Amino acid sequence: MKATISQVSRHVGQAVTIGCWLYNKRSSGKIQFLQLRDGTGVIQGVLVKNEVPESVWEAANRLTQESSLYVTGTVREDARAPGGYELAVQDIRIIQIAEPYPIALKEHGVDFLMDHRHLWIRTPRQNAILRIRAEVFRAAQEWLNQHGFVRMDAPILTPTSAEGTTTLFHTKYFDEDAYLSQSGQLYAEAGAMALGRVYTLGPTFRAEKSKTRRHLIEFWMLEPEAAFVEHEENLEIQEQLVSHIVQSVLKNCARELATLGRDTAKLEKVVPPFPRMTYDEAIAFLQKQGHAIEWGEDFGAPEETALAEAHDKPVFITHYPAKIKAFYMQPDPNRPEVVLCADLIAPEGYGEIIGGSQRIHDPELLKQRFAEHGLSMEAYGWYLDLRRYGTVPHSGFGLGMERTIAWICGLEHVREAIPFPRMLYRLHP
RNA sequence: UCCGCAGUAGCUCAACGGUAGAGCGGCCGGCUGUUAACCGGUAGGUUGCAGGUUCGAAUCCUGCCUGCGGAGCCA
Repeated sequence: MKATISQVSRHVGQAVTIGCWLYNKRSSGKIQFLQLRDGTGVIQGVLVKNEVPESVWEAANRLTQESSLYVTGTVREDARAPGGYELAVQDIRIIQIAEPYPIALKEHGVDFLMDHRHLWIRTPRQNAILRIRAEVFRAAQEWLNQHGFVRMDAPILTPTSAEGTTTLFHTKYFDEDAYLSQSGQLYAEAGAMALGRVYTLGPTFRAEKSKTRRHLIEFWMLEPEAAFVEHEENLEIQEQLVSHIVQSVLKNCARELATLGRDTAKLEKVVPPFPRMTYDEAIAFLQKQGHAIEWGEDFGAPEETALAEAHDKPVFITHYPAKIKAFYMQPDPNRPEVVLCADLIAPEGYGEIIGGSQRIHDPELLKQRFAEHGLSMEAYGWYLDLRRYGTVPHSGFGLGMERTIAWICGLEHVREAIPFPRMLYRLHP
């Protein structure tokens, strides 16, 4: 009977066959312990020399780290085995004897591991992170689907920049210039006018020479956008979505979080409502702490961390000065020098995981912003059309998936939160 | 782009002006309950590259390359 290691507890006393790789082997003269992994988990296979045919014993002897095989054995509970269950091996069918494996069962440097990322992901820790990543994507879409959001993805090849601030990856589109998308937001706004509530989910590209633990060149962003949603409701959507993601991981990935040694008490606190601070309050708070920051300046990493450390949940910073935010953000009607926006800063120093805002829906004001920012009508005319034909108040936000995953997993660097990270000076593998 | 740190065996590191070493991994052998098992043996090096100082350079100096940590920018 075929089985996976994760389901082995259902087969106690039965003989099962598992397709697997040898993760590690410990042997004495007459007993061998095979640590076997199949992607779903690890189980220990046990062979006693005088209890198995000579050919099976010899086959086990030949196995090297990461050799592939089908193993057949009887499942039994044993407290001495890692995982609590072990396999009394009866038969081994070798698929391949692996060449000497580069990743040893000991510490390695980051550079070496990144060069071998295609093999590194086989280790339990990376396996746990990738499973949590999948759960984050699943849970986010689950919540959005349950709340009327329709997935509507944006193009990756685009003719222009969404915000005009960050450096874009340039490429050719036959005879035209094209750029890799740095945001799906403008397209999501078009979608919201068509479908009411939409979200885009896909890779985005920033050709920034950023070299910190929070940056990737290629990263995944989830960008919900909703018609008839104004600033306050936008924040409620965000805190519910983020809470649902965190609680889903706690519920469905307990084993993976344990593998990572994550302090789950900190994650359990992540439920609505999240604290809110205005930009004004944040500046006052930081100045009181001795940070050299003036009204009108954006926060740097030390300021973000200080704001995060003052709270044990993600915190919204709202109402930034218009001049340090994107052109499409709706001014506060009571205070036009600030905009109806919010950044969500994750706890524990993981930085900004969401940037969002209510969008300008008045065509005349948007035209004025185009002029102020030097945006051409050729490139952005279609975006203005959204305001010419039945404009409505609407809001949206972008959630950085890798930063969210890094925070939930407690990683030191976002590079482990994506299967094959693209970073400054690293394109391979 | 700027600031700081580092490149020595497949990997992790030591040697810091005087013969280049250890552990792990590999290979050979031993061990009946191992938990990154353990024990013995063995192979494995143009010390990132180029120049300079010196009787002598892995070690000191200069330049370059590569990586790491941080900043700015951002999610």
